[in-house]
Amino acid sequence: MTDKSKRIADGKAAIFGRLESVARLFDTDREAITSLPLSLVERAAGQELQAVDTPLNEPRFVLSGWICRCVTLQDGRRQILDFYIAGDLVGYSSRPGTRAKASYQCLTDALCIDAADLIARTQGQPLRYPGLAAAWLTIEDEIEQRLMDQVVRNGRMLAHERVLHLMRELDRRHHRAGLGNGDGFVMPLTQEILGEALGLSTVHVNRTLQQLRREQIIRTALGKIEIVNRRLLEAAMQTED
Amino acid sequence: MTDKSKRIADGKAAIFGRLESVARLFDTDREAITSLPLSLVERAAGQELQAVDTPLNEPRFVLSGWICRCVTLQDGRRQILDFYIAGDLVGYSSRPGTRAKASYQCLTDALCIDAADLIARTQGQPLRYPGLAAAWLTIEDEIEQRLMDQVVRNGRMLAHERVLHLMRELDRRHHRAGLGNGDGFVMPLTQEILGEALGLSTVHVNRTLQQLRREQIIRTALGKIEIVNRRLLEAAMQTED
DNA sequence: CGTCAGTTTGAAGCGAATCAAGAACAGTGG
DNA sequence: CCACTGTTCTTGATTCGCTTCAAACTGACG
Repeated sequence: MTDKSKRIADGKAAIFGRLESVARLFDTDREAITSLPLSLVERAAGQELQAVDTPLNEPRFVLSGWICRCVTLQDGRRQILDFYIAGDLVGYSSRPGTRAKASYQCLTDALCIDAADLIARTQGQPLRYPGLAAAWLTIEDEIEQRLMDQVVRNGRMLAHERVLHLMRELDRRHHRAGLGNGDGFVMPLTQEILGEALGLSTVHVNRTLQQLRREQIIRTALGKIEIVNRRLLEAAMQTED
Repeated sequence: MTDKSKRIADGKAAIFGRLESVARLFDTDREAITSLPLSLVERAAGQELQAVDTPLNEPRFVLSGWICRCVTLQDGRRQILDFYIAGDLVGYSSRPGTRAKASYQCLTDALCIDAADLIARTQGQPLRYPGLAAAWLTIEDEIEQRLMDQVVRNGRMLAHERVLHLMRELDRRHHRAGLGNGDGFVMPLTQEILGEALGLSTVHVNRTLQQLRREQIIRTALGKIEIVNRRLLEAAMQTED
C-alpha cells in the first residue's frame, strides 16, 4: 500500500507538471485539482479501460502506467493510435454525447483518477479557472496533433525515422511532466506493441532498435526500452520535421 | 457566370444533403442556412486556402472542388491527412483560439462560402437550432474518425486495401451528400496526389489502379479516377473493416 | 526446474520504391 | 491547324525495406 500511495503522489505531481506545461495555473485552479475526490480506477496490464463506442463521459487522469488507444481489424491486425502516460488525460472529449472511436487499453498495470467532476466544474469558466479552462482546450488540441503525427509517421517515414520520431514525442512529454531521468526515460513497452503503433513487424522493430542501441541512443531490457541520450536522439533526427 | 451560379446552386444542395446526413434539420435550421450571406471564396487548383499555424476562425463550406489538409516535411515529402468535397465544412474547430495544424490546399479549382457567422449564431443553441447545433458536433467527430482511419490505412493495410478503403469512404460521403452518379463518383485527383494520401509512390498507385480497372471497379482518365461499381468495391473489401 | 513471454537470429520472399524512358494527352502560341 | 510544352500516365528493370517463417535464446516467475 505504500507503493500505491507513492504512485498516487507521483501521479498527482505528474498531473500538475503536465497541466503547467500547457497553461499557467492560478490558485483557484490548484485548489480545484487538490480537492479532487480520490475516485481511483485500477486496471491490470492487458485490461480494457474503455470499450469502443461507449459514451466518452468518464475522463480520467493517468496516475501511473501506460495506456493506449487502438483499433483492431477483423483479421486481428491492430493499430495503436496514441499513448497516454502519467499526468495525461484519457477518454476526454469536449463534445457532449461523443462516443469512444477506439478502444482504450492498459499496456501496463495502470492507476487512474476520475476527472469528470473537475472538468465539468471548470471547463468554459476561464474567469474563475483561467488555467484549467485553457488546459482542456490545449489538451484536446494536442491529441489531435498527435494523431496527425501518427499519420505522417506511418505514411511517410522509414522504420528508423518512425521509431526516433515517436521516441522524441514521448521524451518531450515525459520531460515536461517532470517524469523520466535527466537524459531520457523508460518505455515499458514490448517490441510487439511498438510495432503495432508504428506499423512495423516485431522483427523489424527489433532490428531497428539494435541499430539505435549501437548508436548509444537507447538501452533495452526485457519489456523495456530506455532512452539514454536525448542529445543523440535529436541529432539522429536532423532530417525530419 | 452561368457556370458559377450552377456551382453555387449545386454546392448549396450538397451542403443540405451533407448536413441532413448527420442531423435532422428543422425550419429554423434551414432558414439560418438559406439566409447565409453569399460571402464567397474562390481559389485555383494548387492554391493554399489556409496556412499552417494561422487562426482557425474562418470555417467555410465547400461549394465545389476538392480541398485537402496536408503536412510537408523538410525534405519535401508530403502527407495528405484528409479530403474535403462539396458540402463539407473546412477549417472548423469548436475550440476557440485554435490554430491550423496543417495546410489547407486546393486540389482543384474550388469555391467556398463563409460559414463563420452561421456557426457563431447556431452552435451551442440546440433549442433554437436543433439540427445545426448537433451537426457541428458530429462533423468534428467525423473529422477525427477520418484521421483515425487514415492512421490505420497507412499503418496496417496493403496498397490495394488502402486504395479501396479510401475510395469507399469517399463514395459514402458523396452518396450521402447527393453527389456522384448512381454507381459511383469521380475523383479529380492525380495518381501522385492519391499516393501522397495513401503513403505510396505514384508508380505503385498506378499499378494498383490498373488492377482495379481490370476488376471493373474503376475507370481512369487523365487526372481523374471514376468509381463505376459500388457493389464490386464493397465486395472487394470483404476482409477489411 | 519447467514454463512462458519476450527477444534475437537467419533465410527466403514479397511488396513497394526507385530509376529511367516513353506514350498519351491538354493547353499554348505561332 | 500544327508543332511545342508540360503534366500525367504507363512500362520495365532493378533495388531495397520490410515481412514472414521458423527456430533458438534469454530472463522472470511460480
